[in-house]
Amino acid sequence: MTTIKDIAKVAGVSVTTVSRALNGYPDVSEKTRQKIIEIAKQLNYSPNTLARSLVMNKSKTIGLLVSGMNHSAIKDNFTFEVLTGINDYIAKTDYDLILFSTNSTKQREKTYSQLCRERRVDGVILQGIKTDDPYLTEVVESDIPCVLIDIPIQSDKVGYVTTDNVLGAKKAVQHLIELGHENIAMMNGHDYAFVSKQRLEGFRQAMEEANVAINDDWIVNGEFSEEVAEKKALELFSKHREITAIFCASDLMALGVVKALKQMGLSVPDDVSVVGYDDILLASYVSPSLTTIAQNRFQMGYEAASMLVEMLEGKEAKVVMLRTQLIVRESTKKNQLLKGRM
Amino acid sequence: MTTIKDIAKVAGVSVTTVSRALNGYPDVSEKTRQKIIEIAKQLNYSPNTLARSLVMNKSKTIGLLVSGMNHSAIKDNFTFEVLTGINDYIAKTDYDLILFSTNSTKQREKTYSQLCRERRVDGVILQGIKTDDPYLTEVVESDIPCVLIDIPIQSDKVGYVTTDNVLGAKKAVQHLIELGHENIAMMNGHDYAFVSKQRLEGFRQAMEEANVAINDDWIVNGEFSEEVAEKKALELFSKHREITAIFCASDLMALGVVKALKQMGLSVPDDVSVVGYDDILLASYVSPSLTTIAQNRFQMGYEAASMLVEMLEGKEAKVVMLRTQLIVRESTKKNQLLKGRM
DNA sequence: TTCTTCCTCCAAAACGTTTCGGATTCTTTC
DNA sequence: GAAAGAATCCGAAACGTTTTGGAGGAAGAA
Repeated sequence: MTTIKDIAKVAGVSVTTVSRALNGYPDVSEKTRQKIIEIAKQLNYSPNTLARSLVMNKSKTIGLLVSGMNHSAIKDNFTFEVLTGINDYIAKTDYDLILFSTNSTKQREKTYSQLCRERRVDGVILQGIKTDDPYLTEVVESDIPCVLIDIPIQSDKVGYVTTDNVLGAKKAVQHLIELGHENIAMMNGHDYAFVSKQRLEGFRQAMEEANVAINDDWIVNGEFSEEVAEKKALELFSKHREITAIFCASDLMALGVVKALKQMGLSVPDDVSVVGYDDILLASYVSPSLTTIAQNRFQMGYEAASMLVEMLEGKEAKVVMLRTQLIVRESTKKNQLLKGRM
Repeated sequence: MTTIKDIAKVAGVSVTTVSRALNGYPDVSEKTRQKIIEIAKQLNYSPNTLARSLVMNKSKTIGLLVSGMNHSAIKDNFTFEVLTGINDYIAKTDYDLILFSTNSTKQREKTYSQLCRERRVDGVILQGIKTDDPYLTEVVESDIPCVLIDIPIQSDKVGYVTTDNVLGAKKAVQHLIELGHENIAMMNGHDYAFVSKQRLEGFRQAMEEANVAINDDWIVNGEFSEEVAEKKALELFSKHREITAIFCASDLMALGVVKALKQMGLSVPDDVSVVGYDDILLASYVSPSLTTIAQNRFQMGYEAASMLVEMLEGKEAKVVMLRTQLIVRESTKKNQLLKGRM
């Protein structure tokens, strides 16, 4: 493997000159620069990033700490879409991505900052970690530039990108209310996700502003899982047949809810309206297709990468909040009971 | 950032001893080892991988060169599932993954081996590149350990993992033949994919062994794209209404074909049977659900990672061929014309 | 002519590790 | 008590870069 020394030797100059020639410094004559470049090509030279990073104290790599890259994430490929967005931006820069594979066991062994410092990443993007994750506190404490996805924590060195979950949920619930529903339930995720809290808040706001009573028994947690949501929905609807609409904090859970309702012989949307969140691919393919809140996950990744790179170039950490969009499909409908009453 | 020197200073020993203590060499007394470990903890030391890699001449990173991580890959998330498998295995080792973001422009700028040598990766996994990609020739020429996914090239340092595409396609077509179909078309991918060639070969074998005539006009390329396949299917079926079954080299194209048939007022499976390949998530959700050949993409990634790590530990490059499985759903049916004839 | 300035170039230090070859001390053996 | 051997430790080189501070010479200014 040819080094800068080899080039220096055959060019008859010092390694300093080679380095400076190759890096475009002005204090080397054009003649020798051309000679050096020529020789470098001939010797098939490529610089050793490790050595460079070591001395420059920056590695031109950004770490990607995702949790939720597992077998079960295929239906809801949030992670992948975000990753695609990140990759898309990074491809235009001279950074490379390093993927920290954090299964749960490894996570316990090495701390967040250990991971980052060992590999000397210049910055990190975090996605999919829960609010009780020990990494989270480390992130703010450590001084490594970092951008979070869907986690509203900000400091000097950490920014985040998210969507307006409160407004998104509000739009979903308002849609139900406009359809004449009054007995509205909510299938939330779990308490360890910021988005859950925010979507619950949006739910409350929409209900209160429309003067619709909130029944706390009708708010249950589906753990963002299709199966759990299905089970919980079975319980919920067998106890409370009066519910005519349900807002789910994810499409995946909405799928589970629809399954449960079908099992009980209830029709979606004739008996119960269901609205999801995410607009996953399946949402438009299942039957009935899902009314849902769309968020552009690709863009989230793209913005996150963009922000991080900007931060590495000296700009300040900031907050990016993306728009969501209500997409009305087949799973929601005018309240049938209401029609009867009128 | 604390270094080995800092530890040496407070422990009152040399850096050599610190290094050897931390790395478990036997020529340091248990007493000083404990002392050093204790101090390292207190100083919150984490080793600098860059420095280590530089001197040891291996980086404990493996490169991931995927093409096809783009916006349009979301339906058919082959790449993501493979990636998940790779990540799953890698998480159990002390390697990290570095994702080479190769959009087409960057690809032209830097050669394959340049990418690898700059980052000093120990090995590479390649996925999703076409047969005419310049990287491919470089791979075999370079002496970097490498495993390919779905590309049957082997040498001293390069192995591959794939599925038995010939057999898979054969099973699909045999299924159609068993259903009584004789006028069978094929929607292939494109000429720059190995799997296309192999699946075509499987198609031919099945037809020949069953003594069913092959009509070369009925074999068209859909570029692995839903839209292109739709267009091509429209052309094909408007010219040749006698076709009663079609084998598609991917589920995505099968979706396009089904769309085209619906547009033409033809029923799947009553008028035309369609079988796909891949068993993507959508296959079981669309209506009619797709009969298809399932391949375990997660396992492909897992096996690839496993093979590469083994190679890095001295074992030989090898070939892994995984099984496929015919999954019969709603898009295939007994040939109706045949029924009439009987 | 001499002094200053600019253009090229270079030696050496630094980054944080690992490892080779030896040096010291301690224990054992005769 | 001395020689031998084992157990511990260490100095220095090496990995491939970048960068600092200056050296040498040529050109311009006085």
